[in-house]
Amino acid sequence: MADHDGHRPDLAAMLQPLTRALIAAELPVLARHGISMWGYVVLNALDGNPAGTQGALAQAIGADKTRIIAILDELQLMGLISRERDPADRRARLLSITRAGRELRLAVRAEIQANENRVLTRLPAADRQAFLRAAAALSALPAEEFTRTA
Amino acid sequence: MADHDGHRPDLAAMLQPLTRALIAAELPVLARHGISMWGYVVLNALDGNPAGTQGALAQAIGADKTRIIAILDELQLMGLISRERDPADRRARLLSITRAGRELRLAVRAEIQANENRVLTRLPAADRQAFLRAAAALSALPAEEFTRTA
DNA sequence: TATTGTTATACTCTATAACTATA
DNA sequence: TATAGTTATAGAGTATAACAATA
Repeated sequence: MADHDGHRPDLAAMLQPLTRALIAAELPVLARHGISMWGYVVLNALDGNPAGTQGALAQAIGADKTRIIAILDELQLMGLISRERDPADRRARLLSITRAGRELRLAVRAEIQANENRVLTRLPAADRQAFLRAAAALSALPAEEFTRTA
Repeated sequence: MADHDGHRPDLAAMLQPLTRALIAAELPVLARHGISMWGYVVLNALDGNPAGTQGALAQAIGADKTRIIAILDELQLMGLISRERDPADRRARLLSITRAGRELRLAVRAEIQANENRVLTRLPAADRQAFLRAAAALSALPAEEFTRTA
């Protein structure tokens, strides 16, 4: 959407409030299921990628290794993940999602995406598909791609 | 981009790292021009909307009124905004962008959007246009639209 | 000596509450 | 008494540094 002078708002300036609003919409869903946002992020990262270490998980979700510890404590206590010492390296702890964790993840995702899809109906169908494609493509780019010229 | 089970990642989960990367790419540009990110946000809000009060500005950019004070102090000291007492209500202070402020804003915006456009070339041209259209349309929605069913 | 995970500490950002000057 | 702006305080979230166990 062009400015009066033919320019557009910065992409970041458009996406930041949008992302904030989407996250705000997730919070009631997550609260209803008794899980935190970071807990949900961890379940998403572990589903399909079991038996990684805590360090690998932290890196995968872009979090500090110290930040995920309390989250893992909680998920383990709720029976949503397993966290076993690696017999081959007794310093490490291998993480995987449990059946209950997977079920919770899928239930939460269904609700979140139902709401997202409702919002997306505000877009023409063609733009909706292109938007999702573009978001996936851009979010898959490595961080260096964004700071090439800076 | 569909999952192995036919599902997609949450929209918020895709947009958050993308937005973070775009903001990270802005920081060196802003630093080179000696301005903070919030300072740039304020200049963007004031350009074309002069003579508003601080409260109105805070609301417009979704910030607390206490949060913008230090930013306005800095912008005023740099000569990028003017901040005059309202003769009709001497409690209020009327804000407007100066010529220098407008020039700085445009210079920063040109650099930021040049980088954004470079990143966007990773998308097919049709998707690129649709993505910008969709981002503008969704970011223009009122916050209530996102939490209808929650 | 290096590494995994943990705990303790400090820092940044933001929100809340209390204050002033005008109305 | 209510409001615009300011200042001071407190809270949440995150990062940094120090530590224990194992390699």
